Amino acid sequence: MNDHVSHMLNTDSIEQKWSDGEREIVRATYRVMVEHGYSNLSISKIAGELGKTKAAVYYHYDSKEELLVSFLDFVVDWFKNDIAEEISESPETALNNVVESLIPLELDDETFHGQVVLLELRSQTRRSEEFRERFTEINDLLVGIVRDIIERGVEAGAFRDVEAPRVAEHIVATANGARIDRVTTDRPAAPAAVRVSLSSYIDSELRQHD
Amino acid sequence: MNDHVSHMLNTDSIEQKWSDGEREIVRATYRVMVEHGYSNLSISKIAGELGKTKAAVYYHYDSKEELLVSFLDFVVDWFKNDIAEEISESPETALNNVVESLIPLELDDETFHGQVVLLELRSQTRRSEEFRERFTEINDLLVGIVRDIIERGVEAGAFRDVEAPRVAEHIVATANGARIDRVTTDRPAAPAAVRVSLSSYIDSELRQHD
DNA sequence: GTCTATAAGGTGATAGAC
DNA sequence: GTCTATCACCTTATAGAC
Repeated sequence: MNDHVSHMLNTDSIEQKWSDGEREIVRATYRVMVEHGYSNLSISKIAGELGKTKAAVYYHYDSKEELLVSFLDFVVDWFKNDIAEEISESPETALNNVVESLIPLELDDETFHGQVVLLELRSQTRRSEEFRERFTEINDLLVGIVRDIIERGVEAGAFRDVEAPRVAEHIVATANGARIDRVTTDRPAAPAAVRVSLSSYIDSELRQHD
Repeated sequence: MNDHVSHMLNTDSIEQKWSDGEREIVRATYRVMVEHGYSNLSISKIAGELGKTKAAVYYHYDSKEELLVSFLDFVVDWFKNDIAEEISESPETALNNVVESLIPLELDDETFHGQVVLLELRSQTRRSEEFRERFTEINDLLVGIVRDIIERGVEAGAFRDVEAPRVAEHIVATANGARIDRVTTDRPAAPAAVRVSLSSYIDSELRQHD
């Protein structure tokens, strides 16, 4: 979660902008989650992180649930901006960049804890339809980016004429599996192994060999 | 979570067997989790499910944490029995069976909720080293099974001479990613797409073509 | 082994003053 | 917008009787 919540992809970025108060609360929420985990998140802790009281939080949000959905909206937006950076390159390097950023070789502590928090939230999908919608959107976005890169490569003649949607689902599923493995187990060699195997899969499946 | 906790793989199965009381509590814990989710699990609910009181639970376990770790030990044992069934077949069909059981085409409600519960627990890895150890063991087991199948196939000449550990990591990561996608999003077509792509990957990467 | 009763504390949320 | 004060509720966990 970084700081460039500056420009949006869509034009509807102006209407649904959040108020300063909401933005501060969501940022504080994220910091509390990184430190204590989602399951130990409370309105009191958020208020403490803000330097205000619980009632101040409840002025902006009617319930904890509403706050959490708002938090997920921030995540989706951040996601849109973050992965949009990759797609300007050529298909080959774009796909490479995506794989590298989805399965990084190392993770600093804060990113690590951020990933765990997102997994905790993802596991709360039974809580509400709104939760489910947000994570559906995130996965759709990710698969869409990869699919577009592949289709672009096929059109340009750089990739073989594969079924882009299927291969995209495969790549994203593999990356997600590797990412979750990393943050929930002590298997330090696993992510790199997956990345190597995934790269070689991409190479043999997509690259034009004469 | 089914009923055949009958025979164990290892010989140390006799010593660390659980008492009847513990077994009943863990089973009740599982039922409560399937119904209410891990994050709404409480000792009161477990006791209610048992038809006893909280104090009866605390007679068997000193803390909720200890109960949860014990629950995970049951999961690991169940896992050992469950996946051990696949490995008796020939390498080709064994690998096929593993993929099919890791990415099933349909899930009944209870299995679905059980998967979500396991994901919730997995996301609690920051809670303790003991949690982390259990999920490390589960992933190691899974990768080990797949690796063994591949190595067996390579020795028998059925598979090409690939790096079994790497390919095994790839397959398991993909399957895990697909499984988590399924239970946390509304993307009904995704699991089948991953399964098809994964199968074709296995076919082109492993199968001996002359 | 299981019970009742209780302690001590955190939780989400609200009312009303400023 | 933010505060204090409070509510009703649920939680983990223990003491002591049976």
